[in-house]
Amino acid sequence: MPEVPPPAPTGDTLLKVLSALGNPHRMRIVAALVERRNYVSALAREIGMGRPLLHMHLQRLEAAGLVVGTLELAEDGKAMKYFDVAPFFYELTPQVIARAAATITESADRTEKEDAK
Amino acid sequence: MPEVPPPAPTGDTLLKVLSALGNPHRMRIVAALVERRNYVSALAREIGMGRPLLHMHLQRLEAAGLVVGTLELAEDGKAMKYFDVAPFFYELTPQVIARAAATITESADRTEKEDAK
DNA sequence: CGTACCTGTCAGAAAAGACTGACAGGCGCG
DNA sequence: CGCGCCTGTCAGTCTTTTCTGACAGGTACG
Repeated sequence: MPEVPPPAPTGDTLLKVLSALGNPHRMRIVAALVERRNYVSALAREIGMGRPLLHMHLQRLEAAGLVVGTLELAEDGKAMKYFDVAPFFYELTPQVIARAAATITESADRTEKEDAK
Repeated sequence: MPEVPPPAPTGDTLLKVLSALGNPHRMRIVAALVERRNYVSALAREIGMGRPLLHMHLQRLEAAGLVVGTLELAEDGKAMKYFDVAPFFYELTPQVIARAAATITESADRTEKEDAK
């Protein structure tokens, strides 16, 4: 199969990824999931964190496309949400940043103020 | 000369880099400096940002080793601080994150509260 | 000597993010 | 049917960032 060209992520995407990974807890979460996939409650116990909090972090990671959550039914009928790490790959160089910065269409920038005049 | 082995940044370092880059303004700052080196005041005007604020962002970027500031004396004797982007390169994969997470010795974790008891 | 440009820092307000406890529901087992 | 374990969410707090205005210092020019 042919080579994959160097990825050029959008500013939006890259921003999400970087801010998601730029956090000790989230880094540990990813690390824990690399070892083995797990469901929310168990993972919370493993890394000593409240469920609501972990839920928020996982949500952030998933929004960045770094992990994937799947709701699976166990044999006994219990619904558990398993999380796996997504096979991501990003290169961080000044040029990549420059290109990404040019494509920041973000709404995070201006939270809808008025710039009339 | 020999090949450079895949870099394995410490959790501490990677954390700084990611949180530094995970910000729209800082991304644009890097992008602007890729185009051409510049000094603080001019850069502030260029991207429309207050000097104190820009100063803070540059400080953060420099702390992460992404840009380098040099205080230079202009011909007319004025002191101006020029900033250049540092030639950085980071690979972001689940494995890299996992390895980095293991080396988080951070003080960012607990901001030195009291856990005496 | 007042003006213009450069540098930096500090206190305090505003916004964003992280965190907690309580509550909702669902299913199976003794 | 109460208990245990699973899922999720919401309101409220607390901490961290982000941002602004004002200040202080320096050199050069008219």
